[in-house]
Amino acid sequence: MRYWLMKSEPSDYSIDDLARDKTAPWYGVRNYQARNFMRDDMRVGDRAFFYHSSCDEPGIVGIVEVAAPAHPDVTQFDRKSKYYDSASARDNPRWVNVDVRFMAKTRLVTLDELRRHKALAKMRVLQRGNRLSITPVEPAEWKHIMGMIQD
DNA sequence: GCCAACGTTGGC
DNA sequence: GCCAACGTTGGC
Repeated sequence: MRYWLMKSEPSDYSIDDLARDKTAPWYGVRNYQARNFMRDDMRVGDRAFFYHSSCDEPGIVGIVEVAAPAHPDVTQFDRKSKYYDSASARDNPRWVNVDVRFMAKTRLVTLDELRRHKALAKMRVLQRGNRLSITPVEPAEWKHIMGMIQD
């Protein structure tokens, strides 16, 4: 089983939205690296931190699990969606998404707090200039953060 | 709102 | 295939 970190803007979709919906398609990813993680590397049962970005207090707010493997992102074909992609063909979809299932809310572990931990210095999401909305989390990093959450 | 960082696009 | 211009992300 692998571990991940998945960013969402809470004004678009927050951990409370997922707590209400229980499962949700992780649609709207329009970056090839992030798409490839979903398509090639994510498996049902993988765990991920749910991270709030572009907000007052960016950080980890919950834990989710991958509930369905990558399948075509329906929003790419929806002309009314902000994620519509006119260059994507129905018989050869460019964008896919996994589904995620709510597991738990956590206390807010802020970006600032994550940065203060030496054990997390190499975490992908903390690297300078990182903009990927989905990043791998090493098992040791996952364990460390789980420990922080329980404190 | 600013801007650093980085991905994508398109002319050549 | 290079690379300048442009668009987006996301912290601050």
